[in-house]
Amino acid sequence: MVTLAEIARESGLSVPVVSRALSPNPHKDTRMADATKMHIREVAKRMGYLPNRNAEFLKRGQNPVIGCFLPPRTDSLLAKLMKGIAEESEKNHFPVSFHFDMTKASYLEFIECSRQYKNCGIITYPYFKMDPEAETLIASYQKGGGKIVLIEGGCSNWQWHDCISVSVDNYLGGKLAAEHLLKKNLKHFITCRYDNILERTSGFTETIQEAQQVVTIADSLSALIEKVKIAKQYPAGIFLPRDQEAVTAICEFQRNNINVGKDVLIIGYDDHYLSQYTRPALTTISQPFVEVGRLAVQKLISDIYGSRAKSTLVEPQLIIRESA
Amino acid sequence: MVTLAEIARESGLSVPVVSRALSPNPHKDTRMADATKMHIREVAKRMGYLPNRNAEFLKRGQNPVIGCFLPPRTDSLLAKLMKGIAEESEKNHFPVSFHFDMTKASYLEFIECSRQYKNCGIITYPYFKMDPEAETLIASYQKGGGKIVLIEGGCSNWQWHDCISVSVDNYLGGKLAAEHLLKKNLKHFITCRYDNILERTSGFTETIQEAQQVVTIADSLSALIEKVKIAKQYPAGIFLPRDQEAVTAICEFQRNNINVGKDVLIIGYDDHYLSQYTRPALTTISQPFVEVGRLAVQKLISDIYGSRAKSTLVEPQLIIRESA
DNA sequence: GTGAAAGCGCTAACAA
DNA sequence: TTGTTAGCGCTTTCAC
Repeated sequence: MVTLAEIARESGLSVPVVSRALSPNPHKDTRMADATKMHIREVAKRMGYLPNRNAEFLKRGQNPVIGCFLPPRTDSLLAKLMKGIAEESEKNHFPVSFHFDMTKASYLEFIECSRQYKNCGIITYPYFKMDPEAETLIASYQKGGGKIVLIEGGCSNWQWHDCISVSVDNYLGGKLAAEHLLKKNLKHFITCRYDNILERTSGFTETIQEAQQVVTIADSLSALIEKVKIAKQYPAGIFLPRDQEAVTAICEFQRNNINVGKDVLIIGYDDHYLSQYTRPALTTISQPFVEVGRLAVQKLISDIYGSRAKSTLVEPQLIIRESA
Repeated sequence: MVTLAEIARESGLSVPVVSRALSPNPHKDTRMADATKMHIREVAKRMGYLPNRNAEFLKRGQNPVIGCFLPPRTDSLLAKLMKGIAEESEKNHFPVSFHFDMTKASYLEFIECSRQYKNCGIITYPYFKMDPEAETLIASYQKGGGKIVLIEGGCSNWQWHDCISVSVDNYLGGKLAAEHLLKKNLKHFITCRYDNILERTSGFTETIQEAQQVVTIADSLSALIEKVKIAKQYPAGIFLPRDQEAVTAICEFQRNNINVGKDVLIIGYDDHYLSQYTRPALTTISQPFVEVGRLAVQKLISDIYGSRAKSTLVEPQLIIRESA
């Protein structure tokens, strides 16, 4: 392993100078000759220098570890998010530490643990926003120098502890579904509402209504299927704001000899792994969670090295397959 | 953060003694009074001591990071594996670094990178087993003190570089599917073969044959469906060694008015997230990848601290739902 | 059975 | 603009 000392020897300078020339920390405003800096960087590159985050953060009194608190699911969404986070951290030579849960107790434990270990930053959903215990702990973590980036599936115009956030625009997701169905000259629009993801439904219904069309909102999948069967207004456009219900719907309609892709057009949400394998294959809204993970890490690392990044709202994407 | 120095002060002993009392490294055969050891451990626990892997490995000239090389998928299987690895590492205060790819170039880069950084251990699929470049690099990584645990979906009776491995018994998976279907008094057994997962098919067909029944093997899903429709030997038992084809099959049969769960019984493999949402819900074989990940980390850490663990063959599990 | 001293690679504070 | 010194928390000699 190439160390600063070796580079110093090779370039005929001292270790601290080399350190300053290679550090990503912009706070180091100690001036130095540009020529020297260039020279050192060149030598470092030639020798294949890789920074030892360990030693860097040992000195700082911190841990070069990015802690992540994620929902305890094991599906494509989580896989994408972890992949984004892991790849980007890897690229920047930061190891990661993942926790999976959703309970308050484990959330508090996570923050407390990150604080004790002096992990340099954390990525988390903004769970327990109003909880006083959580609030106190978060504040204390930040006071100890810890940085935070939030990931969420909501809107972006709010603030929590002055945190940077990366969100997916779920309202837009619903809107994209509506716009796609509106092109199809349909007789009937219907969707379903589920708590926690109401924005997707709003994006859909409001867009349909803006186009002067009527949209029905069901309270459950079975109610929706019943309504469609009774109305018999084909072709009908159906937006199910989660793939799981969309897959169930495809199966149920086909069992009832209703032609999915012709009598009823179905759009799901999330682009889970198996959604492409139904017949007809499911048209769905994909949340770019790999990118969300990447962005979260990038922003966190910027913040750790002292240059604060802006919050971002990421756009979901319509994946057109056969069901609509 | 509680340090060894603080514990030393509190317990009236020196730092090195405390270090020896708390280190997980069994190589430290320096004797010490049992009473002292107990006392130190108690004090450490009371003060909430957490080891600083950073400092520990800085001294060792290594990195306290577990590198993982995983296939670049974003599905439930990978989510489960990452979850298992991440949780177990977290529990042992080891950060992780994930790489995702399947190409030889990136595999070599991963090993080389792990070697340069002196990452204390890696978890990987045994890609490029016969490749001379890969072989050399792996050997060199091991020579530098790096430990390896392999994860694979195969049998366990082979060795590579004397590595510890954690595998899922895919033959057993096929066998479980067969045993379940054999109880159903069926007229016809049929399955499909895909490269890379031939063991699942073997487990199935051999078990059916041992029961003196005839089993048909198709070369593709469409061929299988065609054969079932032509044979018309209902009820038929179908084993699709991947959920994706099983889901497609459920849809296709229902479109053709063949009753899944009655005329044809279908068993899939992998228990992807959406498999529970088809109608009828898919009966499938679940690979316990969370456990695989956990075991891999446990064995790796044992090895890092000098006590070598045995290879394990993990058993998959039949998840009975409605399709069979 | 225990402690003193040195050093892992790096950076911050200060001196030159 | 560059170099010197000290120290982060831990482990490893080696002395007692």
